[in-house]
Amino acid sequence: MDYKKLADLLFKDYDLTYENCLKTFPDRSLPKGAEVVRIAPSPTGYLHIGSVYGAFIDKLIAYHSGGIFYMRLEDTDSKREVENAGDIAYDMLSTFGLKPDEGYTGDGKAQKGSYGDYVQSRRKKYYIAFAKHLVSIGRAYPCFCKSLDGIDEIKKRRQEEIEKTCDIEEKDKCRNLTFEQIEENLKRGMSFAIRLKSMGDENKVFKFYDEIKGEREIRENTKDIVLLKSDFTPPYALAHVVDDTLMHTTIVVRGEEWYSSLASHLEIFKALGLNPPKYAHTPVVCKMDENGNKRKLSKRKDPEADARFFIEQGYPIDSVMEYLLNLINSDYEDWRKVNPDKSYYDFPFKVSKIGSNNPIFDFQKLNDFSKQVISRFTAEQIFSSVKDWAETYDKQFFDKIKDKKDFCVKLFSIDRVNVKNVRKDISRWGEVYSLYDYMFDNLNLKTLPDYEFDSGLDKNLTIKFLQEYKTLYSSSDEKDTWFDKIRNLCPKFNFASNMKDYKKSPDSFAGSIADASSIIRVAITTRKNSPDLYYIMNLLGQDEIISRIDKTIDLLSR
RNA sequence: GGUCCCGUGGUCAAGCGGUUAAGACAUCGCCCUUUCACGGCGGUAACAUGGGUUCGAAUCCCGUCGGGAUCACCA
Repeated sequence: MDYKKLADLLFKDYDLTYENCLKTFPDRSLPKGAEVVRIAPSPTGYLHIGSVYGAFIDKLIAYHSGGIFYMRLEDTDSKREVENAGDIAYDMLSTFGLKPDEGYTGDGKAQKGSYGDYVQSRRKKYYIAFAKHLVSIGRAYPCFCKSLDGIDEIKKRRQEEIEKTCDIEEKDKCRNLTFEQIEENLKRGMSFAIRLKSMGDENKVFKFYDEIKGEREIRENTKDIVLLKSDFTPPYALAHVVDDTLMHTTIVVRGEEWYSSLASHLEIFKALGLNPPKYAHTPVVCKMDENGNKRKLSKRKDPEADARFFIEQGYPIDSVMEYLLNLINSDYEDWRKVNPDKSYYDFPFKVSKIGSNNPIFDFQKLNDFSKQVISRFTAEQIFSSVKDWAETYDKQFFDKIKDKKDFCVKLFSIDRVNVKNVRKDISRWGEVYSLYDYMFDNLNLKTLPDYEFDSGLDKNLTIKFLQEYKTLYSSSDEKDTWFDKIRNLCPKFNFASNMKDYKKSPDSFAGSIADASSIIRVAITTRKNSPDLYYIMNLLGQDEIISRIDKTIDLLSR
């Protein structure tokens, strides 16, 4: 068959040639070793935390090699497209500190760089030119079959084929159509897709090097995959080959779910006589489900799959990034310990150090990273971060703190400023209120039905202790005086006034100075856990302290 | 079902033929201490399984089991 003639017949309205495409986008003149990487999200609603993970790897590669990190919007599936999703993705990337150097820049039309357009729906001519070239060299052909309609139909058919115990092969009927048959179909106005004419042998393998997985053997591709849908937009495979060729991507970082279609991508490159980029197939971030099984983070079931979740929860960006970086290169935390003040971009990251196990997202570990990140914040930084967060995610809390900067800074300085070891109690801004509510509410908590005073001690003893202590407390006392008053009160209630005595013979005491402190703490803060009590009481002021003690006595006396 | 990927403590993980099998989170205990916390010290806890190869296997090979991915005119 005269393939050249076939190509012209099929694409008579399209003049752009494959050769011209290549000429239009010459090599980037970059220093040796500089990598060109890309993040290519599809605009389907929100940015997956896995994309942040992948984009971070991209950014790290570009940063360490002095290369370029660009963003391309993969919007060829108009059915799934969600409005503004591209902008959302760009904004999210930016808030995570992963702003691309080149490409899509957010507000629809705007782009940066000379290898565009960076939106696939506007690159149709290139895909067609490549497909046409493939037809003209006999490596692609038109397919007139009707496509399956929707995911349900596909699943149904797959189930049928599985039951028949046979592999689903796209040995296409249209592969051997004659020129005349094709011409006839065209005359009848039939629409067609373009398929790759695969030349692979399913019994043959070839060697392949993956930057993460290392050296592998891959089975040759035998699938006549679709290169151009009947509306002449490309599915992922062709779009990937065309765009990453024309934009001169040097290393493709993508999730492991792509690994099984790799052979078909490589066959397209080969058919075109092109060198493929390097590939790094990353593990997929998973979670433990109810049955104790690992599974990919899913958009439907798992709120944490959405990158916005972490912002809503009030995790500092750095906390998320450091946690992710530790997943990427697990020796990160050791490095961080030795380099507490450096930027994580200084960490000697290596693609080859990425493990190939799918990690389970561990919130405890994230929280630990986050506590450490926040422990490096100043009191002012904590205040402004909490305020900014609350303004959009917790309006009520925002109203409580917005005009109380001095108060808050003092509060966040307790156990944080001028101390040897910084208190690490906050892991995200969203929990600040629940940790410190007693500082912002005028303690009507004790009148709430579900509030129960619990110092772990006898009620009457507690009441008597508080009655006595109330008469002694003065907010003008120095810390030593304040403490001595509590200590001096101890013998009267048979509390040990130091822990050593108490430990020697706990049975001979009703409690210890620790219990005495605990009574006061719970009365003031309603909980057994708070920063340095002296400063807390001081901040609250004489009247509030007396009032809270009164309320507690009242409550306990009922 | 076919193909591919992956199995080291509860979780993340070092390990690359000879290790007392690191470290971190979590957990437990002790110390410090006016509580909680922070910090320090220590403990519990792992090579999925069965066969090989080898003087020697977590490490190499094969089988089994378990988990995951993929098999669209979706990305």
